[in-house]
Amino acid sequence: MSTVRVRFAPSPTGFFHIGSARTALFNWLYARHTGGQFILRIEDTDAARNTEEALNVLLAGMRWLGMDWDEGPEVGGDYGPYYQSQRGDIYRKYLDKLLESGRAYEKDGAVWFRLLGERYTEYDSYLEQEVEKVRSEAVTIKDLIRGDVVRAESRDFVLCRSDGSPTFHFVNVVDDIEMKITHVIRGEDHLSNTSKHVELFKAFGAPVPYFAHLPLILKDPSQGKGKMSKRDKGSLVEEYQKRHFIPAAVRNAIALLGWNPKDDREVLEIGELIELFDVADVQKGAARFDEQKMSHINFEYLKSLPVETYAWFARPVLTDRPWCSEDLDEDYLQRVLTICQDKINSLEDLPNFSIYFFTEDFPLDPKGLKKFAGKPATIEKLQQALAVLQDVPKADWTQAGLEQAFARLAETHGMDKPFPWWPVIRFAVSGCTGGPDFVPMLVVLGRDRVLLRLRAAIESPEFTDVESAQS
RNA sequence: GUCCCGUUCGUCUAGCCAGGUCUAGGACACCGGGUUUUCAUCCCGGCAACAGGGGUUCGAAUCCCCUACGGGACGCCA
Repeated sequence: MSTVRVRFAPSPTGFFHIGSARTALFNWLYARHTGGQFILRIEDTDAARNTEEALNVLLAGMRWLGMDWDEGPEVGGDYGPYYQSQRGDIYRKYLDKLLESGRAYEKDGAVWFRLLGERYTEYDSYLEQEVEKVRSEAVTIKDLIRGDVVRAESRDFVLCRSDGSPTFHFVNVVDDIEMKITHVIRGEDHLSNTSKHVELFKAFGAPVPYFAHLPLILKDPSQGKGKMSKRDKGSLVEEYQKRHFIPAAVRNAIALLGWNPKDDREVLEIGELIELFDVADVQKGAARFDEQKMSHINFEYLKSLPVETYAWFARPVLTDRPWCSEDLDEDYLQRVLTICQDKINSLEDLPNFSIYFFTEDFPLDPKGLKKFAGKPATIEKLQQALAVLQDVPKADWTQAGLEQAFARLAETHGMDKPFPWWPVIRFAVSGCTGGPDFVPMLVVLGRDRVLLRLRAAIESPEFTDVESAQS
């Protein structure tokens, strides 16, 4: 049995769509699963919209998702060139073959493929004109997902335009023959086209590859009908990149679009994906892309990351902000993240959640202001807290040391627990009403910052002034 | 219009090919309760589906047919 050779053949449009990424991923997974080759071929025949920038979007997206290619741009291979724009000579050679064998003919300056069978003329209500049709023999498309699909073509079609450029159907087949592609894995929107392709393979006397037509990804009903397009919200890989999603999580979520491991698992590492994936197990029915599911899977990844790795992803998210220094101390960063990691479900939320660890200029939550500001009890509690905390030496500024200090505070006021002081202290030192666990937060923040902020709060008109609190 | 593909909870899906173990399982979302100093975490519980009809069969989500609905293709776009 010959090795599997699959290809992803995108047209660089400047966008890397979730649907394209899924097609690429399924090809890639199938190649890795079978030990075959994954080929990247660039369909850049439409010169007008194919720029280098557009190609970069594609290659960068592929790399971000961790898909490498065995042959293609920048890596070469034995069946190149891998840009269709550079394969003109090959197409001409193949076109001549068909012209010689009589399976192609010229008409109106273009070259057409000749179907075999009885010809007749008929009014076509879709094209709204009389057209020549052919009763050609149906061809069988061997589809790994749908089984055999039998379909007949009824009209000759163009192989080469009057301006000399070859058409998609033609170059696609020629390239698949030349590159010895064994399995064509692509979107279901190509299924009806495939009978044309099979006709061409046969006309060239080439072996017909297996096909696997992937179910379409439909847009969210709130965005209209039909398949998801690049204009739909959440449909571009780039968007998740910008929102600091973990690439492995995005890849995992994309893999679940029309495929699943048949058990109840959803979070699968790349090795498991490769081991379990088989194109024959792909769903037949179309799916609707669910951004919430994507976020959830991303969250699962975020939770399970070791803090060193988490910090690696988090650092640029923070240093991107004006209030965060570029040379953020790694040890401090990791200590902050250790107490924040399991409290937030997306890296997008990290800056707002943790700003007060990095600057004195942090905002005060209006909800907290409403709750605490201008109330005598607030200042009283802060003063009581300050009195106790400033007696805690630096060496005892630890979880245990602080717990002892708070126990003393509670005891002094005849309380069992120091909880009544905590929310107001939290607000004074962080500007927030919620956040990481309280005592660990004070430990990470450090003695100096906490005392400084407590004193500042006691002095601050925002806390003491009843007028400003009500405004 | 013609041809092709599809149809299980609101959403993603398991089960279907090899009919009984399915009073249809899981996940997301949602709702309720609990834990917690706060909380976006966590725990427990709940909601909710075999598109409709006919047939085959002792028995059908599973096999067959029809209808409906959804989608795709029908370009000198890819």
